[in-house]
Amino acid sequence: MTAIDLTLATPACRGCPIRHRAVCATCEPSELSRLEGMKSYRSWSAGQTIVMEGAELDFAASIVTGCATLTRSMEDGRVQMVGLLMPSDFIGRPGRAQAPYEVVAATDVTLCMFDRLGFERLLAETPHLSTRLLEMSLDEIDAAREWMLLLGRKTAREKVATLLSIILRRAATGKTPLRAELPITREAMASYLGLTIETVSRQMTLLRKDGVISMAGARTVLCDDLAALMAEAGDDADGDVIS
Amino acid sequence: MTAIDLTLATPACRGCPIRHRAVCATCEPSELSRLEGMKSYRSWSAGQTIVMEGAELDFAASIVTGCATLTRSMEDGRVQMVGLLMPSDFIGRPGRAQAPYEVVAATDVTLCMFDRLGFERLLAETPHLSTRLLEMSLDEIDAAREWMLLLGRKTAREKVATLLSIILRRAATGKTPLRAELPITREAMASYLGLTIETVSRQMTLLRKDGVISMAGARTVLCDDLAALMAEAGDDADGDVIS
DNA sequence: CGCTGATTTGAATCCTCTCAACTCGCGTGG
DNA sequence: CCACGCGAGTTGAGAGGATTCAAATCAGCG
Repeated sequence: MTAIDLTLATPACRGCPIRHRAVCATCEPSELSRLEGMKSYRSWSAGQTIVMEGAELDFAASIVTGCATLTRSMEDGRVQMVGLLMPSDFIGRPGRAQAPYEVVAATDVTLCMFDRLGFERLLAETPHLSTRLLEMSLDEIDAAREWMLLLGRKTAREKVATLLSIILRRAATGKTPLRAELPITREAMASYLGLTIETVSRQMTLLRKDGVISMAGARTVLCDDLAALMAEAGDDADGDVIS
Repeated sequence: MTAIDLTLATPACRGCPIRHRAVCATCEPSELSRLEGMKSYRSWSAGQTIVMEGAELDFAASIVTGCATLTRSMEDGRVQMVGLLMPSDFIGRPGRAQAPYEVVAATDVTLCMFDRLGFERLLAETPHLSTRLLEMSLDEIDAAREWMLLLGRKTAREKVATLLSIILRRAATGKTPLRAELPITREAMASYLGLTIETVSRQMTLLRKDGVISMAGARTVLCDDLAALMAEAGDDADGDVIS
């Protein structure tokens, strides 16, 4: 939680951990070298605000490492998470200078950043880039709609089970029991799920007592039977969109 | 509610009511003439299913007239609306053949349809088209996130007030009192808001008794004071995204 | 060791849902 | 003409799930 901004030496795209998943995934060497000239790395530590709600947004960026949250809030302080950004996810809205959401680093985060106008120009001239961004945006829409089903219709228990199954599947290594470090606090989980912290905590306790999951400390989840967890989540085991 | 499919004579793009708002908005005459050769109109009457959840989706389309709903459902029958499509909105997901949602005509609907593969080919060759689709997709993401805030954090009263204000603003003619015919049933309203029919009905009664709105029959809403309605909706009066 | 923030647990309240009955508008047919 | 059925919408009573407020416990760290 120390409030230190780091401007790192910016490494080459070759060897970048998100090279084949981010917005630049389908770029050719010549296109990549143009990006190379524009980009700069910057890091935030967990808890820091990257962009304030309503503030001017003069860059576009990809998440290289770490995890950030997108939230919208109401005047009286109620907050809803509307995006959970993981490595390779894109931040920014070509054609708009204002950020409609707050972006906060959930863990330590490193972004690969581009000047907004420069990026927009490049986007207009590089079909590989705009096609990829369209593809990512369509995935984002699917994910948002899945999320809407969760927020609108699932019970607290199903919500918590859904989030845990998402995190466990993303961290899956093939070994059982599945094991994952929760990248977010209970508060962020509650914000994701449209619940209160207390309800999240209670449901995790119940899932544990019912033998669906187990925990090693407050931040590490274990699960022997992902199918059972997904049944608790109210999803059919295969009907999930990978995003 | 009569179950009649109509295949209409397909009019020219020139003079199309959604010519300047749909995915084709920025196409030039030459591009338009290619679209012209591919398109065909088709109509559904209110209540009919246009695409079943999980079914093959072999077309892309724009809504020309009417209103359609996108819904996702759970195995036990719970249903959440995840999209409310109005004229100029786009249906289809380039690059994917399966429909993850059910599409139903809320009112009588006419679509301007394209063969999916032909449309994808055209999309790849026509930057005007893909840029416009990207723009529309980004708007869609913003709308979905606004909707997530509603589903996750708003009270029943705020939810209903929000939906009514959206409908009234869309139908606005400048004259007061604002007046709009509700294009959807109470059931669809409930599905949109993540509530039950009964709760929607009760909240509308309360808003009426509190003088925020009035009604002419069950399907026509009137409102003298949009600012008051939007205050009930929990939004700041100007912080809304136009989509 | 003791502080601070994060998490868990408890008790009471409140909001929304469930189940049920009732009203309304409308077209059908005796 | 009116009874009838039907679907949409409204209203009521009671139950239940999530929240609120409060206190206790835990974990990490100087």
